[in-house]
Amino acid sequence: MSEYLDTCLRLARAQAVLVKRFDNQLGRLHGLSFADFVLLQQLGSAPGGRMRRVDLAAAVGLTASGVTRSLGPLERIGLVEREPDPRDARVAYAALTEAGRERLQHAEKAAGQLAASVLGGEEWAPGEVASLAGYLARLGGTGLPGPTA
Amino acid sequence: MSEYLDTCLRLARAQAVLVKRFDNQLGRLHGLSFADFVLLQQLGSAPGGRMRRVDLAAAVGLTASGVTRSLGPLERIGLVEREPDPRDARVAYAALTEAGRERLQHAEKAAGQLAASVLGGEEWAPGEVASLAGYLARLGGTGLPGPTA
DNA sequence: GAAATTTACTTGAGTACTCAATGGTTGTGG
DNA sequence: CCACAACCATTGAGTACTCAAGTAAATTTC
Repeated sequence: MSEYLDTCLRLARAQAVLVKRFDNQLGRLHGLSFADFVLLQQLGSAPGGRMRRVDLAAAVGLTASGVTRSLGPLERIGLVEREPDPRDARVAYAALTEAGRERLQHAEKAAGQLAASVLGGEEWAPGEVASLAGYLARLGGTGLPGPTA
Repeated sequence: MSEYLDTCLRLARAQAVLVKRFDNQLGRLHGLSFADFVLLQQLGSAPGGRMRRVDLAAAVGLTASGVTRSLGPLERIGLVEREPDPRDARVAYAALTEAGRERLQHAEKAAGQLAASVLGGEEWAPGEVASLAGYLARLGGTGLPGPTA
């Protein structure tokens, strides 16, 4: 039982360490937080670079309120824009702008490199990262947007 | 490269899912957040149930400011108390009170059960949880306080 | 066709931190 | 012995959310 709790604590702590590294790197190079990056990436993978805010919330694990709070700054700096639904006034879309697309591209490169530096070292035997990904999936960890693993 | 980033995203997401479950369970049963629990547990494992606040910060991965912010409410509800250092006025100790010890005991039981329900199911083959713990340690995930794994 | 219900989103208030600045204390070096 | 450096902790302000309440719109039910 103690092993399970230990593992949960490790997960929480490993995440904090990892997200801080992403925040630092993405913040310094691209003015984005990790959370910003996740949102932009989700939009970048959506058809036409756009999706309903309610769907975006579900996709990234935030509440609708959280999506409103998170998209506000991104809209202000022009990386995302809000589009109405032509038929349903309740619905709004979040759409990546051209500037957002470009920023995302650069951020993805930086994030990919950081991820590679974290998980691509010699201390990881072949298959271990895939195993880790599988375990995390089991715990509710969705990964890159797109066809599910 | 994409596999590495995918795994990082999974880690972030899995943690959010996990911590939310702990927050809900511990919050409902014991009026504690997961972060509260982590602090109390760290103190519970320290000699005499007490440690310097600067050391507590390091142990749980918070800044000194974060420890101040987090211990405030716990001090107010009497689970933790602040003690001065007899010789060094710069230093303050955080110490578990008797009420804190009791609350921690109950919370540990609940947390252990939740951890077991998350990681103790049939979908985890023998050794997989230990592997996961090892991978998380590699990523900076410290676990239960006490002798390092 | 209108009332009730559901859906989508925002907003006020709150939580859980970090950052930077600040102040007090102790230790070190000349 | 004093100036400077380092250590410890707090606080104001900020970030990144959630929760609950509220509003508007669409759908469902009778």
